[in-house]
Amino acid sequence: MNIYDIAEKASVSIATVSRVLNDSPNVRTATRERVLEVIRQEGYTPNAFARGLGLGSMRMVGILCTNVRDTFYAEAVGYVEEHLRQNNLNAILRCTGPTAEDKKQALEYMVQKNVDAIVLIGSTFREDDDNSHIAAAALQVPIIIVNGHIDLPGVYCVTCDEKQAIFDLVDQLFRRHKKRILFLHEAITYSCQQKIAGYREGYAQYGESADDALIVQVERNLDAVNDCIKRLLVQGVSFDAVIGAEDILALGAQKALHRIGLNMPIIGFNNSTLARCATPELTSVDNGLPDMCATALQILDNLLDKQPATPHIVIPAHLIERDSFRLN
Amino acid sequence: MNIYDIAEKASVSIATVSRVLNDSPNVRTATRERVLEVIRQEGYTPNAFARGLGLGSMRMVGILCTNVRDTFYAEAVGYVEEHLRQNNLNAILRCTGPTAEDKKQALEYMVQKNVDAIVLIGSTFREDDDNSHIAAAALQVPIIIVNGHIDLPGVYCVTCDEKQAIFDLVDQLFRRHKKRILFLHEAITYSCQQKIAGYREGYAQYGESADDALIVQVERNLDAVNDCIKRLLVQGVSFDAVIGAEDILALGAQKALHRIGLNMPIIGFNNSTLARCATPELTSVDNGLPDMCATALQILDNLLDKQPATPHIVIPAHLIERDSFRLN
DNA sequence: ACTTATTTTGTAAGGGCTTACAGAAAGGAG
DNA sequence: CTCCTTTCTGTAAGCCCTTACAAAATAAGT
Repeated sequence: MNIYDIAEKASVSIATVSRVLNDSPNVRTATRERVLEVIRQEGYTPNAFARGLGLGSMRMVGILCTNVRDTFYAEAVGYVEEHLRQNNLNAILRCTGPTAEDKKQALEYMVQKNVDAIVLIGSTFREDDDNSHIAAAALQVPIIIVNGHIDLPGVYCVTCDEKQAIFDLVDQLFRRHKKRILFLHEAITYSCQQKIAGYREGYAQYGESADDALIVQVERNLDAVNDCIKRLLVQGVSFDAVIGAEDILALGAQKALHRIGLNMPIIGFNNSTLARCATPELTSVDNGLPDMCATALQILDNLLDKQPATPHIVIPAHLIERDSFRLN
Repeated sequence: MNIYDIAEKASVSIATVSRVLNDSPNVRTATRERVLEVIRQEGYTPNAFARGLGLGSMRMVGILCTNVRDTFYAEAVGYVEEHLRQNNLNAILRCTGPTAEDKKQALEYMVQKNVDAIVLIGSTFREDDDNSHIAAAALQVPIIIVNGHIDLPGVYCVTCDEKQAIFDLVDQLFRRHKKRILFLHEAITYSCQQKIAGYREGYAQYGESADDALIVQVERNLDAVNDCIKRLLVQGVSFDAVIGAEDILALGAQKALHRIGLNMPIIGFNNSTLARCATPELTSVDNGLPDMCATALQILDNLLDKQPATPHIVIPAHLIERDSFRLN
């Protein structure tokens, strides 16, 4: 069943059927109704590929993220997918794994699939990496990065002010005379660079310099964090507060310290479901993910309409205080 | 840049270029090399839509789920996406919302997009619903349901034995003289029907019939569960154990009861990250999601190869005992 | 060397849709 | 009842690729 069949049954030409299909105003109402009726009767659906070929677009947007299983990404993917759905766009999902090489392949892949745009969630790219392939991809298709930043034409970024957030946090802790703040993070991403910068500046503000031994990289799972905390204590690295670059890290620390019997302020990042699920509930920096996504999607809409868009927008972050902070 | 350009530059016909592109064996090695060289030099990529049109497939598989933001779905989507990626298939993601109508639309949409197959995660369909649209969709495209069941030709299902799992659980609780087991669930899905059936059978086994007042529907968030538990206690509904149809419900109950100062065995379902993140760690029924997904994806592969597949496979579930069970 | 079998290549016909352009119908003005 | 606009419809030429079939080139057999 194709457009010719419909045209014949409705006694019109295929051009008219096509016009009806594409909501062209140049069709007499009576004709349109007749065609629509035939379409309905026959249960006809235009072939998506042929349509894509003719129009040069299948209304697809690629969503790239490191790992959907992670709540943070899942949440973001959820927002993006929802928006796309409401705007009659298809979401092509592709997880990339952590390495830049993975991301590069994923980008190329998406470009080849003729997507209309690419939304990259939580870029692991760093400013100083070799980003030439991204530049190449961005030439073909607009790229929007949520919670990551690369300064390239055709790449639009929305980040939250992680640096400021951590800076403020360090400040608050200093006022409470907590000066040895353990900072746990998973990997060196743009996001993480920002956080560490904020951490260091927080110390610098008080004329002190951060102790590198307190900036610790650890895998994002409870057991790894537990081992890490124990190891640090055995090694005699002392600290009187913990910031986790992500909630799961903070939660792991909270559990580990609780087991040992130590109490101190613990703060996570992302304000994910986990934060509220923890006992005691975890204080966490809210990165305004809904805002970031909404902003990114606004940019997406603009770009799809061939309108200009701001290359980099920064969303404020704010601390959500809960028991893990108040009580210690 | 299209296949004609490449053909010309390589001094061959477009048919030959196409053959090279499609790894046809009927190309002399020398010719193939020459063509590949030109392709490389020109950075040519075949147009995905034209290819789709010609081949009748763009190697796309639709993933339908209620809500990716939910860990359970996110996890499943992660498995499916990973497999698709490794098999050079595109994942088109679409969340559907909870209602059957939503799912119906999503299915139609996917079919229209000419996907090669549809993977449905956690079907909210029930056996007794009107499933005619699914039947229609399944006629066009194979449908694989992970953790849900509909008995229709063209629909392949993988479920875990939730009924048995809950039955066993009730049995264990009875042996511990816990006979008033609160069962919290979110919605009436196939999965939930099974669980409730297991619950009732567990009681029946001891010649008792379950108290309907103990089977309570509640929204899947901590606050809702908290309110629910409080309300039940105020209403004088007594219970001495809690089963949550999903971990978040069990966790909510655990927190609520903890706040009130009550202790009792609490068991969740799905054995999600949440279970281990809870304090005390939550006992949970592991639904073997990795197994379910692996099985479903095996079926998918078969179907894509036009091979036959088993219409319904059941994976065993097993209890993961943690503190929330042991200590009470 | 010559015929036959086999491999390699090319030609051309789709696949189903969009859309520029031309032509027909309808509406308005005189 | 013409003539000119304006609106609607149809024809035909793409969009870019795949593939059946025919033709050419090569290999094998005697």
